[in-house]
Amino acid sequence: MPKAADAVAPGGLRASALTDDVSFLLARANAIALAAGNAALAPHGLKARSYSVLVLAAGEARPSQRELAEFLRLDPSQVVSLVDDLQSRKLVERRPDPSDRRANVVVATPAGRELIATARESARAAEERVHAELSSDDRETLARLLRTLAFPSD
Amino acid sequence: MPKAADAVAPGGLRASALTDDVSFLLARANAIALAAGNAALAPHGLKARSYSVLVLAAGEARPSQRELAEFLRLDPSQVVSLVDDLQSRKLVERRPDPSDRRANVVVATPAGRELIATARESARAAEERVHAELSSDDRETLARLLRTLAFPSD
DNA sequence: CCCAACTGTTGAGAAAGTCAATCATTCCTT
DNA sequence: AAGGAATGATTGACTTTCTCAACAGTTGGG
Repeated sequence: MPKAADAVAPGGLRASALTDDVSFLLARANAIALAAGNAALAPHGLKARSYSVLVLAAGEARPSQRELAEFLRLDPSQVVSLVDDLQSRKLVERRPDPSDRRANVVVATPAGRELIATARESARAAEERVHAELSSDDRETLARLLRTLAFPSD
Repeated sequence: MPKAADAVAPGGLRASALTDDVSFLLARANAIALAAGNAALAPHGLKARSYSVLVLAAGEARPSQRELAEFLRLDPSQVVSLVDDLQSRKLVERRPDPSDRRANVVVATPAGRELIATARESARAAEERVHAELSSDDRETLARLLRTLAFPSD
C-alpha cells in the first residue's frame, strides 16, 4: 500500500475517486477534444459549433433550425445567432420550408461546401492527434458506445 | 400522422456525417451526462463542478488549487471562486501547504464529507440512468477508452 | 543574493447558456 | 370551418462560464 502523501503531487489526483467516474472522464475527454478541434478550426474562421452547423447544412438532411437545436443540444436562440453568423459570411442560406412556412431550412452555399472540404481536413487531423493512442478497433467501439449514450433508446 | 417526407426530418440528422465524428459524440454524450448530473446534484446545492472539487478535496490527495485547475481543466481563477463558494458554506477549507507557502491545500470539512456521502448517491443514480443501455462490460471498456483520451501519454 | 518562475487572487471583457415574450403559422378539436 | 392550443423562429435581458492580463507573495536555481 503506497502512503497517501507519496506519489501525490504531480499525478496524485489520478488515483482519485473521479478517475472511475465515467461522467468526469467524458467531461475531461470532451474538453481536450474540443480544445484541439477549436484550435484546428480557428484558421478557417470556424469553431466546433459553427463547423457542426455547417456540416449538417451541407448534408442531405435539410435540417430546420429547430432540428439543429435538438441535434446539437442547443437553445433555439443560439442556433439563430450561429446561423446569422454563417449566413452573413455567405456560407449558409435560410430557405423557407415549403411544407411549413414557419420553419427555415438551413442549406450550405457552394462557398460553404468549399470551406467544409478544407476545414474537414483540419478537423480530421486534430481528431487523429487526440486519438493517437487508440487503435482503429478501439476508436470503432468507442464511437459505438458513445453513440448509445448520445442517442439513447435505440 | 407523419407524412412520407418526414421520415427524413425527425431522425434525418442521425444519418449525418457528424454521427461518425467521435468528437461530436463526445460533446453530445457529455452534454447529456452533465445535464443529468447537474439535475441530480441540484437538490444538494451542488453542480458537477463543485461536486468534483468536493470529491477531490475529500480524497487522500490533498490537492492544491493549481492541481485542481489542471485536473479539472479549469482556469486557476475559476478554482478560486469554486473554492470560495464551498469554503463559505463550510464544506471545504484552505490550508497552507507546509512545504510551499504559496500554495493552498484544499481539504473537505466533516460537513463536506457528509454532504459528499449523500450527494454521491444521487450522482451514482443519475449516471446509472444515463448508462442504462450499456452492459457492465461496455461501461468498463468505455471507462478505459475515455481514460486514455482524458489522460494521454500513458 | 538576485532574478525568473510559480501560486493564488482580482478584475475586466468576451463568449456561452438560460429564459420569457412575441409573431406567424400550423395542428387539433369540435 | 373556426376556434384555440401548440410550434418555429426571433429578440432581448439576464446569468453563468471562459479567457486574459496584472499583481503580490514565495520559491529555487545560478
